[in-house]
Amino acid sequence: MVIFPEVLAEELLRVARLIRRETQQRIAPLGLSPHQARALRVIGEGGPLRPSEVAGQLGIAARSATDSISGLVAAGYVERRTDPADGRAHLLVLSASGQDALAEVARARAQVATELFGRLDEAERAALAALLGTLAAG
Amino acid sequence: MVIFPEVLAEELLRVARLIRRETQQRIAPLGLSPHQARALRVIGEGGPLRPSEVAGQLGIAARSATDSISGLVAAGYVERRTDPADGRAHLLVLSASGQDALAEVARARAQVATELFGRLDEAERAALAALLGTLAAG
DNA sequence: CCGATATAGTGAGGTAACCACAGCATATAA
DNA sequence: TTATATGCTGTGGTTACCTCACTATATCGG
Repeated sequence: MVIFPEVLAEELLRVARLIRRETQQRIAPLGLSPHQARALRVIGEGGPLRPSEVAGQLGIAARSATDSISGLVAAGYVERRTDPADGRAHLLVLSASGQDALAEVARARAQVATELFGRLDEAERAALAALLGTLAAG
Repeated sequence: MVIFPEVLAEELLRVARLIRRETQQRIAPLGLSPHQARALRVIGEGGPLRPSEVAGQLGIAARSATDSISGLVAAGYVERRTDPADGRAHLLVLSASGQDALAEVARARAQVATELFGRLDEAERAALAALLGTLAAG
C-alpha cells in the first residue's frame, strides 16, 4: 500500500495541532498566551537575556520582543534590569512567580505529551523518534 | 533507551513548523497568507459555501470569516453571490484564477511533502503513517 | 397576510502579535 | 571629543482575530 506524502504531512500537522491546542488549554489558566509562554521559556532557560537575544530566539524583530516582554513584565513574570556592562541594554530575568509559571507550563507540556505518546509502546516511541529525527535533520 | 514524551512532542512540532514554513514560502508568490490559503481551500473543496459555513470549517467566528473572504474577493480569487434560496445569505465560489491559485497551493504542499517524506523509504512511510494514525485517533 | 421573532451578513470598534522607521541614550572609534 | 554605531522604545501601520449593534430577509403564529 502506497502512502502519499501529502497525507503524511496532513496527519502530522493534525497531530501537531492537537498538541498545541491541548497545551494551550492547560496553560490558559495562567493567563499566558502561547506566544508569552514561549518568551517566558526562552528567558527562563536562557538565563539573563537581552530583549534582542530573546527576539533572535523567538524569530521575531527586536521591536516585537519589546512588546511581548512588556506584557510579561506587566504580569509580574519578568523583571527588566539595566545591563551593568552596557547602559543601553536591558537584562531580563524571571521573577519568582515567573519561575512558578514556567514550571507550570513545563508540567502542562509534559502532561500532554505523556497522555498522547502514552498510546504508543516503548518500541513504537523509539521508532517514531528515529523517523522524526530523520525528518527534522534537514 | 527511553524516549521521553516531551522530546517526541518537541520533535514533532519542529517537523510541523518546517512543513508550514516551507509551504508558506512557496505560496507567498501567489500573494496568499497561510490563512487565506486555508480559506481558499475550504471554499474550493466545499463547493458553494456560505460565509458562516466557511467560518465553521476554519474554526473562527462568522465575523472574522467575512474579513478573510473580503480579502479573497478583493484579490479576485472568490466570488460572492446571493443565495437564490435565501436572500440574506451569500454563496462563495472560486473564480477561475481562484481555482488556479488553489491548484498552485496544492502543488506546493505536495512538493514540500514529497521532498520531506522522500527521505523515508516505503516501509518507513508506512510505519510513520500507522504511528500518526494512532496519535491522531483520539 | 401581517406583525413578532429569528437568522445571515456586515459596520464599528477593540485586542494581540507582528512590522518599519524615527528618536533617545549610551558606547566606542577617530 | 566629536562622529558614529548600537540597544531599546515611541509612533504608527497591518493582519487576524473578537464582540456588539444594525440591516435586510425569512419564517412563524395568529
